[in-house]
Amino acid sequence: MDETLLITKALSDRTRLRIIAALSGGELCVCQVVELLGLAPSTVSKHLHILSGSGLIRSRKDTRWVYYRLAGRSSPKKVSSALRWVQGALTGDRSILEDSKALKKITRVSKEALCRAQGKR
Amino acid sequence: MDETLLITKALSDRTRLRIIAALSGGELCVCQVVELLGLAPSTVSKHLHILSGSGLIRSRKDTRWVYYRLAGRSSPKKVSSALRWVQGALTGDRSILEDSKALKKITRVSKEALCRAQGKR
DNA sequence: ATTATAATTCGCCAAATGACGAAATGTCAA
DNA sequence: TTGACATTTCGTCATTTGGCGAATTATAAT
Repeated sequence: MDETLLITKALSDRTRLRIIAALSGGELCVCQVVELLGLAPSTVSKHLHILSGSGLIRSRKDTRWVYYRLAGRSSPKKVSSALRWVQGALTGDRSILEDSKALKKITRVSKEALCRAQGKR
Repeated sequence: MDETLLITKALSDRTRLRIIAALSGGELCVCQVVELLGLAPSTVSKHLHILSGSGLIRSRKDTRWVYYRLAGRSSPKKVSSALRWVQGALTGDRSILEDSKALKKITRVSKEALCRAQGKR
């Protein structure tokens, strides 16, 4: 029950649903999520923490950046079925579509920014 | 998005998950749910209102009693898939099993109570 | 008609939640 | 080493949430 509740609570917030949908397109680093949502980094970090705690997403640290992705295989059945459901429920959603548009720009721009930063090596 | 959020918010509370699970065994009247949960009628009524608002449950009024049941066919896809997921996630749960035990006694007793009340006609 | 029962609505309170900025942590660049 | 950047943690605040009891509505029993 507690596990299930962690999942439903994690999904019971608009911002976190947007994050789930954004990660459906592949992993993102925190700064990209911050850019997409237009919220304070500390706020976004907390949301990601809640989602992580439910098992719905996982993180990976690459030097200075932390990347988050949806939980995949190797995640409990409860988690993967929840992800399947919520992804289905959000597909075609108006604001989610806008987010994915915005995300395209962000990943493009951020990549350039990363290249700029890394090109100096 | 708002519809989905109504559903996830409705599912993000322990008491409401218990109600969903209880209704999996068939419709119940409010007083039976009150008996099961051990909460004030006003509290239970509010929970049922929230669940109704999400579309996950429906109500039917029979004279003095109001019966609630899980939404079935004729409910939006988003709703039925959510119900399927949450029911799956809760099957086998420890506290839910205790609830269904308690519910057996309650439906038995309540039926007798109803018979008593109605037998006097 | 009056009383009793089932359920809901309303107003209140304590606890949880989501937002922020400031401060702390860890990593890279100069 | 010093400074900059990405992220997290902490403290604070306003809002939401879940609980209750009292009052209300609707229906049935006396």
